Amino acid sequence: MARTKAKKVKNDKPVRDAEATQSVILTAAEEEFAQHGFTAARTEAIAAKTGVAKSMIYYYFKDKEGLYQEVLERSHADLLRTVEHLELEHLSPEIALEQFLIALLDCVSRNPKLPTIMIHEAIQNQGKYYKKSSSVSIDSILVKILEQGVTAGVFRPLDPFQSAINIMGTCLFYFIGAGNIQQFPKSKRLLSKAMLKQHTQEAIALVLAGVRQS
Amino acid sequence: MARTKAKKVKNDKPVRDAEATQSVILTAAEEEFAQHGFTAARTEAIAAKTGVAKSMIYYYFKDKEGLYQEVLERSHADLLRTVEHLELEHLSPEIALEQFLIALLDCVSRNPKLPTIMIHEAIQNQGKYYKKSSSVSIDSILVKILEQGVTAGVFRPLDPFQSAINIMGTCLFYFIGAGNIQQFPKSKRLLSKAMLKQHTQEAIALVLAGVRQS
DNA sequence: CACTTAATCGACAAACTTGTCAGTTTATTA
DNA sequence: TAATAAACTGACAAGTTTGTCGATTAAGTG
Repeated sequence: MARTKAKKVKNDKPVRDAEATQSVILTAAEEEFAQHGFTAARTEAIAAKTGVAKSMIYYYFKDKEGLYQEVLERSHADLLRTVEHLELEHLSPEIALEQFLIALLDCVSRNPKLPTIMIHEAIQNQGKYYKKSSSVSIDSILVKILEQGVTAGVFRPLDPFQSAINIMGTCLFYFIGAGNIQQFPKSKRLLSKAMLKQHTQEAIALVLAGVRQS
Repeated sequence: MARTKAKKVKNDKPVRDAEATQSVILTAAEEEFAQHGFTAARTEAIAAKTGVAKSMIYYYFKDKEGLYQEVLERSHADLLRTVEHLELEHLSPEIALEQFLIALLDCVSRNPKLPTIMIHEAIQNQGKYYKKSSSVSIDSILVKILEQGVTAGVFRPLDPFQSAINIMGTCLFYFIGAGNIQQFPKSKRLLSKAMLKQHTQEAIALVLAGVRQS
């Protein structure tokens, strides 16, 4: 345990490096916060994972809360950027939905801890750390796609708001359970490349079939 | 805040009543553990919600952990019993799936905190408090139904294991987000009778359409 | 009604967590 | 190479949280 910090090196030796230290702290914190949420996370545990002194957390991030916010922002940035840059207006609802799902699942597959972090934040803190931006806009996009599909008659007459939540659940629940369901026989490495790819396909197929007008 | 305990009364006055006290503690604990998970839950906060002294928790449940296990058991009991008593063998996969979903959604609609409790337990403790019984068997039943449907050709050629997780997500994610998504305009009382009924319908429709061979 | 048992309370000890600080080590640069 | 600034550490103060205990009050019973 207690991986040693992978500092930048000049020649061959590890040296002091502020950025590298911040980075290892953030990585460790992401893990800790994902597993425990803000309150139950322990700064000591985070420090232990990094190999640097606990006081470094306070040196670079002021507080546990400062660190937490940094983790939230960092882990959401990719997803937010990706989803917002999608150009879906000119696409048919069905293709738009598929593109949205591909983007969403790609993001979370690259950062599987994200859903857990989001869930903890949502449950524990009612998302108070999220500015209006964040996950709200993600859901809104999905709602819009569904509305258009229903109006166009290519989707079943579903409720866009409820269905958006359920679709997010279809895509994200996998990641939340992934850590824990080791009781399952088959659950060897739910987060392996192959399994993630399969999950992406399965989730997309389930959703597309689920909304389509038959 | 700090609801006073609703003890049994003989005539009209509240009296000392062990069962009633245990019951209010369990109810308060369920709420606290649902929102915070085991570690971040505060025994003091639980006591405050009940109106009885904090020491009552230790008197009746030994520990915070004892209380937690009691809460886990109590909140799972209903779901486990219900799902296990389903007689699905003689039904077609499609009807069996529908019955399963109805039962599942009915249970969690009656106890909306259950999914959150499960999730916390899963993420934080890797489900170590669950004996083999519990949620595993629930998933297994769903997997079995899916396998039969695929074999019979009435369901798409989906992966039963992955799909089972995704279907659970479709049904349960709603409850996890329910508390938090008050940022949403429409989210007035996601847990109202009407909304719960609608969620049940929407989720079932989405899943059935999603798995059906078209 | 006196007496025993069970329920309840509030104060407090012990353990744990966060956050601080004075001082030490490493890198840089004049 | 000496001086300065930045990275870093370990010990510790302050604040929380769990869990205990003796004292107190209510209910049941002969």
